[in-house]
Amino acid sequence: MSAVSVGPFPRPAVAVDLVILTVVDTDLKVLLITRGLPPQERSWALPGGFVRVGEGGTGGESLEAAAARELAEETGLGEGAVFLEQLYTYGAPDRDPRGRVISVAWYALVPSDRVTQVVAGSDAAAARWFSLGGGSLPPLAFDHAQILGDAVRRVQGKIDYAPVAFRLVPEQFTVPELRAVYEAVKGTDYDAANFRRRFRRMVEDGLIVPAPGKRPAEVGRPARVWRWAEG
Amino acid sequence: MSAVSVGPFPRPAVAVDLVILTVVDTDLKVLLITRGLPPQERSWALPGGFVRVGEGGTGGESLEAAAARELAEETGLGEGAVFLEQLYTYGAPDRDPRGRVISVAWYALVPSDRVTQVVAGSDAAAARWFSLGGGSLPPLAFDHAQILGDAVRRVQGKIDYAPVAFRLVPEQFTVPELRAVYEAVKGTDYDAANFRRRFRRMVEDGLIVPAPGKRPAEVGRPARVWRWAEG
DNA sequence: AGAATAGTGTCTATCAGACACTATGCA
DNA sequence: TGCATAGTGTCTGATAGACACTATTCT
Repeated sequence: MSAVSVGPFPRPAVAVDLVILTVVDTDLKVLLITRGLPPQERSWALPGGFVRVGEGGTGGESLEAAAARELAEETGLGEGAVFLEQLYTYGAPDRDPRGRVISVAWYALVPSDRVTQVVAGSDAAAARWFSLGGGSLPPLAFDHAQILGDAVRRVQGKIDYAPVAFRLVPEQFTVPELRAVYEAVKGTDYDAANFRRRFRRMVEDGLIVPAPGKRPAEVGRPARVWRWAEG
Repeated sequence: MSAVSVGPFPRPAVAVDLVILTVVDTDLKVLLITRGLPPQERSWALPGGFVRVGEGGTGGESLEAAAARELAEETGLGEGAVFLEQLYTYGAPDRDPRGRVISVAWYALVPSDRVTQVVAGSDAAAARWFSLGGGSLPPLAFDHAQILGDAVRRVQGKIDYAPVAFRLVPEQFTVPELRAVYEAVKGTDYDAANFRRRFRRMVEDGLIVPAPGKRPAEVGRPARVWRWAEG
């Protein structure tokens, strides 16, 4: 009775799609998979899947749990290891040729030192990191190009006022590494001296603390190592 | 066949809920309705309704169309008359006792001079504007208190960098009226002189143009009238 | 010593907060 | 003339951009 009381109207399918981002060297990258099934078989797409709902239309997993589950299946990265935040919900009636599919999109930020273990743990037929910018992205299935663009704009905006850059570097990082993340995300160069000043204020505010050791450089003077102070 | 190919899995119901905000005098207000049906009959709630999906699980209205439709039904305000933007999607498995209901929440900003026509056009049994702050809000149904809080925080953040304040004042407005909107939204006072300086820069950038006439004040010196330059 | 990168100091323009001040309309 | 509100000018401290400079490591 309880499930029936929301009415006998037709219901859409509800999916989650993931924009999984990282920065390697000076490049912002996104993890894409090749679809193994129709429709749009063999075209590149964002990883995702349907939200699990209990029999009778009650219970099941939360949206965040569905996103975290897909993320773990796709990357092998466990809960809490990466930043995961809801982006936007896409529901145009014709966005999926199979019928009415509403997609709750999420974006994830993967630290650069975990990128190597990601593709290995993937259970997709094929998963690959693609650089954004430079026009090297393949055509994407459904409305995934739109979703990807929205995710990138969200991170670009958020990096200026929220501590998201730290989710893209290893736990221990140097100032030039952090600056490279900003430059990759925003697509512009930052003056090294001015960036350091902003960074120094974060140190003074206790947001960042020194970590032991220095980073041996391939060439030039080694950099000091730092660590984000919060959990 | 096409609708079936997304699988025979149980599907959630999908709804839209609306946080309809306005500023009257110095108060930020939200439009709430009393639920005419169980569950939580007679408790106050955000206006909302289910997204219409075609028979066979294809087609139907977009999420934005569903939100705009509910807004029009609830307030009598036509398309494009008010600012409407997606907020967040709520999907905890137990958020609705009737079963699995995923809600795509939107928020709307109603200009203060349209507030009077709003309640008249409502088709709800009872609809009322409630002031936020001052603790005068009634308990809300489901997770609507959470949604309302998220909406207010979104507007508070967005007013600093996006032209949303102009969606809360009449087409023609004075600087003190605009300042009152900022103060109501942010919950803090603004120095009148410094606010004017920010405002003057927007005039210099062509974002705001003078409108004819002055606003006759009840008391004191009348204020000049301005108009937002865009669409 | 020289090359390469890490890190510092400083000048300047811009902007926000604080606040003293002037202008206008009305009783 | 006095009151209430609209609107201006200016001082100060914080911050971002530009850029010249010093420091450390390796070959």
